[in-house]
Amino acid sequence: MSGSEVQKPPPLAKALYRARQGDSPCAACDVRHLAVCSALEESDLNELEAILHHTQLSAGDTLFDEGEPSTNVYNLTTGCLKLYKLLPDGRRQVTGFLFAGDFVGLANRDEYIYSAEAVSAITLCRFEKRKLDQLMHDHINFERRLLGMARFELAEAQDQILMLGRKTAMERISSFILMLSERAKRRGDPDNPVGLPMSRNDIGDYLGLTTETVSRTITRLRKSGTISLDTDHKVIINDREALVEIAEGY
Amino acid sequence: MSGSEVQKPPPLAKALYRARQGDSPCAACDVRHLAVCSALEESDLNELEAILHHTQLSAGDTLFDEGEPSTNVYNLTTGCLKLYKLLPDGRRQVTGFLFAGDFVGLANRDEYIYSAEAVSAITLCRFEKRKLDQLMHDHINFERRLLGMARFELAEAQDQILMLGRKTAMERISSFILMLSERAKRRGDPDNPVGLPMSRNDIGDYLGLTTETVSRTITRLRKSGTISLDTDHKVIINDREALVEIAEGY
DNA sequence: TTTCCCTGATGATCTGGATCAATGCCCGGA
DNA sequence: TCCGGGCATTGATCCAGATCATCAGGGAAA
Repeated sequence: MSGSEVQKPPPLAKALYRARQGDSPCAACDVRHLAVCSALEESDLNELEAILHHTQLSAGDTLFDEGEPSTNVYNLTTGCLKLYKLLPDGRRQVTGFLFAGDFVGLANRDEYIYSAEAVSAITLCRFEKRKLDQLMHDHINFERRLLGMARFELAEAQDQILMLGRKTAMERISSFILMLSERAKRRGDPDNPVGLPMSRNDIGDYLGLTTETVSRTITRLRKSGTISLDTDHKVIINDREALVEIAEGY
Repeated sequence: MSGSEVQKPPPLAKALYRARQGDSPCAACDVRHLAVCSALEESDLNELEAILHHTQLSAGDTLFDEGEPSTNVYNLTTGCLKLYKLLPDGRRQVTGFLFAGDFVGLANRDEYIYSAEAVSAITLCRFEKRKLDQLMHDHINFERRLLGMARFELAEAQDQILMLGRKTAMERISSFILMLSERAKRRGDPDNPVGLPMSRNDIGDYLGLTTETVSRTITRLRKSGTISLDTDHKVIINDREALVEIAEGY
């Protein structure tokens, strides 16, 4: 792991700039409205800041491995992180891709139940679980927010299960592109040329397919005109209606 | 739906019997220690009882359908219930089997995100979500219990995703039998001749396989001596070690 | 008792996606 | 500038599990 840990001042230039204006780092955070942190009043943010450490990792760095004691939870502030599980013979299942504002660690108990690796360069806020639990105890809204997030993730997991159990390769790829597009929109990023920061191999391990099948299927979508490939890992959705129809299984 | 709704007195003869002894129905409930209800002190159980309705359904009855407004949540007290999602062309994915003590409705928002159908005859406690939310608000422990359950289910969903994405038919069937065994044990039922109340078709739709593959794979496990089939939908695990090795993918 | 229906088991064949293999491209380091 | 390694694409072949088809058992109704 080559990621360095930066204390207090957040690595985001913009946040730093705003912080110098007089606001606290958390109050200036670009993704606070997306994250758990939105559960706290501005006046309570200093409590959060007191227990948080800013961290950054480069693409390919490991944040933690499945089976390690889960002493920390994280909030992703920039970049893309992947979560995955391995079978003894090396088969891999990527269980999720996380983006700015996403929370890491809801599902874990005493040990991490998956490994986490940076897809791109990322920045995160790290919390010691023990301290966050304490803070949560005093702020019931924080706990409620966490329950809301857990319920949301549970609903998303059901969709993922349907996809893996019953959808074809073409339906999976279409669903995947649409999901990335919708999530980008939700966090305020452009939803049409949609970023695909992860490799074909990562996509395959997320969708239960091989890289070859991912590649061939994307080619088919491209040749049919439904999507186009931009440079720099971006997909242009030319016909969203068609993509939705395919994804839903019509 | 042919299930009848019974007010107040629980349909369980045993619970009724105990209730007559002077305890409240909830205090006498066989599965309270497994259910959300364990979050409340005995002294607060009357608040729960005030908003709960006992319900029963026959095998094959529908509890609710995907897309309906989710006005109720439920706690299963006896029997087996399956949750499933459909694709437009009729492909079905069973996302979960629920047993005594399990809670129905954590993942739902305004609408049910899956349909629920009784696998065997079942009994449940029904709560109006609106009223339960109110009660929750006053009993922080209830909310904490729900968060704990959501986190647990999230972890289980990860396993299901790994299974659907990367395991072979043989590994899926083995994992499935072991899961049922472990859950039976957790709720205090015998874990070795393990009950398999659902049809081969339901199992297939849960594991992302066809009935034929389920049937053939179970036959292979039986012929290898790892398991035996008892009458009355029961499986005898002869070699748990072997089954675990297969399930884990060694 | 016979008939019907539903579920599960099993055989024969087919196919979507896996596997194996080769090539091209881009980027970074010498 | 050239070389090497990683990633994506594409082609050829294979196979696990799907699909199609048949049959056996067992319970319910007549």
